[in-house]
Amino acid sequence: MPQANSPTKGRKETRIQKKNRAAILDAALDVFSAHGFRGSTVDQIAKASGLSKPNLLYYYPSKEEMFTALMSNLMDTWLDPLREMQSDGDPMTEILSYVDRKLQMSREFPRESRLFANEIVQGAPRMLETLATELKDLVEEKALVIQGWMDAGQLNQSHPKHLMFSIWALTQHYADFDIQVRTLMGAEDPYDAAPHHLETIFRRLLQPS
Amino acid sequence: MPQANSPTKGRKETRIQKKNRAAILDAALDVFSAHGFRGSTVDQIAKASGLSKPNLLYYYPSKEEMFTALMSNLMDTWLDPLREMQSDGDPMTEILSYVDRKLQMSREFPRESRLFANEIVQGAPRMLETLATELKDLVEEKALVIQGWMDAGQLNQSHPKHLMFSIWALTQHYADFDIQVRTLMGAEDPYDAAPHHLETIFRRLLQPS
DNA sequence: CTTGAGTTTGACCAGTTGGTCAAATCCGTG
DNA sequence: CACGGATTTGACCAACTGGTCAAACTCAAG
Repeated sequence: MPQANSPTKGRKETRIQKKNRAAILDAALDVFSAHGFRGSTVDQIAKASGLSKPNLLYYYPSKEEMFTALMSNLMDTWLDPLREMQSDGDPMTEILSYVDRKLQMSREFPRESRLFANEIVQGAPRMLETLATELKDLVEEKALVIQGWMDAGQLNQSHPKHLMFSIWALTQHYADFDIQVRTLMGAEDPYDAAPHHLETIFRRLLQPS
Repeated sequence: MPQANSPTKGRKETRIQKKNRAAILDAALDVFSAHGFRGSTVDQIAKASGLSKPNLLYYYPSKEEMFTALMSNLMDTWLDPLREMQSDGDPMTEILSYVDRKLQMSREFPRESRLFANEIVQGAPRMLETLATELKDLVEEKALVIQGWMDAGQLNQSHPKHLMFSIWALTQHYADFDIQVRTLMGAEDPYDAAPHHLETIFRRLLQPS
């Protein structure tokens, strides 16, 4: 009984493998982001992807592996906006652009945002390693950049890491708490005013006085 | 077979009922906040409360009812800080005090914060009604108060609802994303700098220019 | 068209889970 | 201390869940 190679060690991916793996991960994103890892069943993902349960397990040998494959696939994309923040740009522009990109991601990829939120709220049992290495390295690097801007007087003094937390909190809130935001705003689209609101917050916070 | 009365319609609660119900809800808070509704088992709650599973179900007839009892018990406490915001106080003081109280709640009641976060991230399947009535009424009321302050020139113009979202996002982030925040901050206690950081953000945002 | 690797699935299994129930035990009150 | 309601639990059940497996089917290359 041949087994579909895992995407990492696989030599050549067939047309069918490519299509099915994509369908599975998209369905898994739907289901995991809506119910969390424990709250999701392989059957739900099977139904959502249009494949049978044993067929899912032919491509990914366990529910756990579906989840981790999904997570590591997404992690890079998720951190891209922060990576794009360049130390040689204009500080205020760099920060505000980062905020804007991050808000765009909440709007365009709310499932991804909720997937991470679910995982982290529950203590990140399957992601702690990544947080402590990949994310931490990136954060330390960018915190130094921001600190440099502040020391040079190009931005108001503030705590770089808390600044980053604030950017994440404010932007991701619109994706993670979408149902609450929309319930409270009624017909008005949250994203009409959010970009201007967030820009104002960070411009006022960081504008040197 | 007598059945313990539900707390709402129960005439007199015995000493034992009082103690056990409290133990159950505290254990349920531990478990539900850490794993979400679907990810928690009645057995886990039983173990955490020191009671047997059938005994739990003697006090609360289903897992669902444990959850909703817990939720409605907590909802009032959770909204208290916002209720305390008085229209006849000094606007800046009222807002900053609200931010401070909300941050304190994240510090003192992280389980409660994560319980709500879990529920809302997953679309609030068991709480949408409460959001749409109790919370919405309160938010509409306070949005008017804030709008009044802004129209009177006592605060900078801003979007009152987005302002409230920002307060929630920034304060609850420290409880809901605790594991991430602590992983990235290392030995430094997040709550050392958070109060000052948040005060600065909102003071700069709202200070009339 | 053959062929063999790649793909798909129905049937199945063992462990878990929410919930039930009758019997046993506890406990405040008359 | 006797009694009846309150409390507790071991044993049990049906549904669900993650995962297995052998057999059947598909498909591209020769």
